Amino acid sequence: MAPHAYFQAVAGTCYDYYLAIQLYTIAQYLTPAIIINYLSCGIISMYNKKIAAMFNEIADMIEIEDDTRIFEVRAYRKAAMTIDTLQEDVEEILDKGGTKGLMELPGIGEGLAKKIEEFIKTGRMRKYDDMKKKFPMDLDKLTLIQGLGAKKAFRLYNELGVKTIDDLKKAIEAHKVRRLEGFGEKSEAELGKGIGLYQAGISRMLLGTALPEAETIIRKIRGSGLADRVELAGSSRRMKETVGDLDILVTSSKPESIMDFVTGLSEVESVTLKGPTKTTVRLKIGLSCDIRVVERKSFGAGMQYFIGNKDHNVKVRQIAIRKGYKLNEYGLFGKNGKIIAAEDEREIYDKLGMQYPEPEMRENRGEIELSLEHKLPTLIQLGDIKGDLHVHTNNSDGANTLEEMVAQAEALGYSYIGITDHSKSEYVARGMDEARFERYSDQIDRFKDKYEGRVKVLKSAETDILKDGSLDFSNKSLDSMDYVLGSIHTNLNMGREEMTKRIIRCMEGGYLDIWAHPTDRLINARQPIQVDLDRVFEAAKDNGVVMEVDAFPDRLDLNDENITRARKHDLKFSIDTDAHRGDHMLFMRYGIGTAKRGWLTKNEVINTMRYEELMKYFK
DNA sequence: GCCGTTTTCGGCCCGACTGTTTTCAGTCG
Repeated sequence: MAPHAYFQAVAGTCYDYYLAIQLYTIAQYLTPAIIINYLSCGIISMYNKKIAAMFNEIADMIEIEDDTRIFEVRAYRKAAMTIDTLQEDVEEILDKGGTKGLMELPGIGEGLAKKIEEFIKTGRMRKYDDMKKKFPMDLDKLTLIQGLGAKKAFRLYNELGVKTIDDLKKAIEAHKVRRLEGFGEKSEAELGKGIGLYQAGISRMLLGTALPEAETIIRKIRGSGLADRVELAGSSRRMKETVGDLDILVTSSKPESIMDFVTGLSEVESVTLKGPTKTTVRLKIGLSCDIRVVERKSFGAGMQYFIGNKDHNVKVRQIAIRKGYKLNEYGLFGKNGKIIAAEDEREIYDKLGMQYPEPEMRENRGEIELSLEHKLPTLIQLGDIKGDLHVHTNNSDGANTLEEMVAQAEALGYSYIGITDHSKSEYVARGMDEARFERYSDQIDRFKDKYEGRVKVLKSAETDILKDGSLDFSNKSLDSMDYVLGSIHTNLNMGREEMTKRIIRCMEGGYLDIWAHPTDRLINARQPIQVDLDRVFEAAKDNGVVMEVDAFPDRLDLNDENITRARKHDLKFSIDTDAHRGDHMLFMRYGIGTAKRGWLTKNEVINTMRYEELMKYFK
């Protein structure tokens, strides 16, 4: 797809109407070369992806060759997963710490570290090259097709000469696949469908799109009267920023009826598989949805199992084994098969000697170790939030009036709201110059009285951090604000060093209170800016600048990992929605979910303070 | 091939569904 077309497609599917207009506008003005540069800034070295793919292929090849080496296969797959999801560059790790540094990564031992080193230094990996001679087909791509694993892919190659997805397509069209032993008409049709899905593109859906859909389905199942309990599980329960599929757990004494009900829902496009305890459907919005039914007495074990994530569960099961127990989705069992705990999730953790970890923490990022020591932090909750400090009105690019936004804040039970319309550099968003800001400021002052004793209205602006690190308002205007919220909207593709200096200079200027959507990434659409976050976080600490967790579904910025990183610098946070419409203020839950994934506690978040405390804090 | 409250050797999470089979291998999460 041409870059222009790409940008317009992104704008066309963009969650936020106003952002879409901005993206579309940008796409009209820039040359393809600039856009490519823009989209590719901040991409992690290709080594990570390449090595992960090679390890996965080696795993496939061993699996085909020898069934008994299953643990070796798992070791390669685990290592591939580690490298694929790594936030750092393997090349950089190797540069800094050698193979010893690589071996600190989970699932990477001496053998695999040496293979990584060999590939980075020579561009080859002997083990991979040698094995590949026997299996010269696109295993990495073929196995991405739903229902096709390594062994079947090999048989297709061995018996039909299928090397690529294109070859497979032709074999299916010629009805050659159905004639193979162990395959049949149905398998052939399924593979055809699988290719279609693969080619439609596999990208993960925004939590903000997936979660409301899950909630609709859950509401319908609850309304059917067939279910006892219906709960969301999986990555959306863990509030992961994007989800690959939905998982819904149901307890019922009529599992078959539940499955019939679900497969007949209007949201369902097709049924992938259907059994009495597990059914998978493809939803019209382009997402797969798993429904699992367990008996009521297994509800807790079912939740523990289906919330995941996988790594977390593997570790918890290992703890169960060490204690002489067995844990599965039906319960925690003793040696004789006696139930130790099953109906209540907390009890399962308790019997394992663990403190209950909230779903958002279950990523095997150290929560298991802390849980065993009963030292888990008490995470922030949605109810702790007392106001939203990043909100737009129709004075810039928002859709609703000041009064409508304040009314929404009151409806949410907030005690304050911060109005942050754009500054003049954001001409696309109808940003304000000093004169307009003053007029608006007066308007807010007059309006304040009306809501006195109900919601406090704070005066601010989303002030552009300009190229040189200065803010887009005169000091006089900045002085008159209750606090200053600042963010970057232009010159996003600056080099890392220049960008780092730009932001630090702004922080040292003494006016910035909250750094909004710090990395400027847009999920599935735009890479984060190139910046040395640790240096910036240090400057933020020195100058008392608060980090925002922007709750807008395609931002979620800072994200969970960067929150964890910022916490190490002992920073404060503000969780805001960046609302451009009244109902956008409901996005707060995504910000809270992200904050919990970064292990934030109430004390670290400024908009949990009462109004008076907050004002004192800004002073 | 990795890893260590059971360990430098001997373990490594566990179960459901499908299609093509007459008891199970392959795939998936």
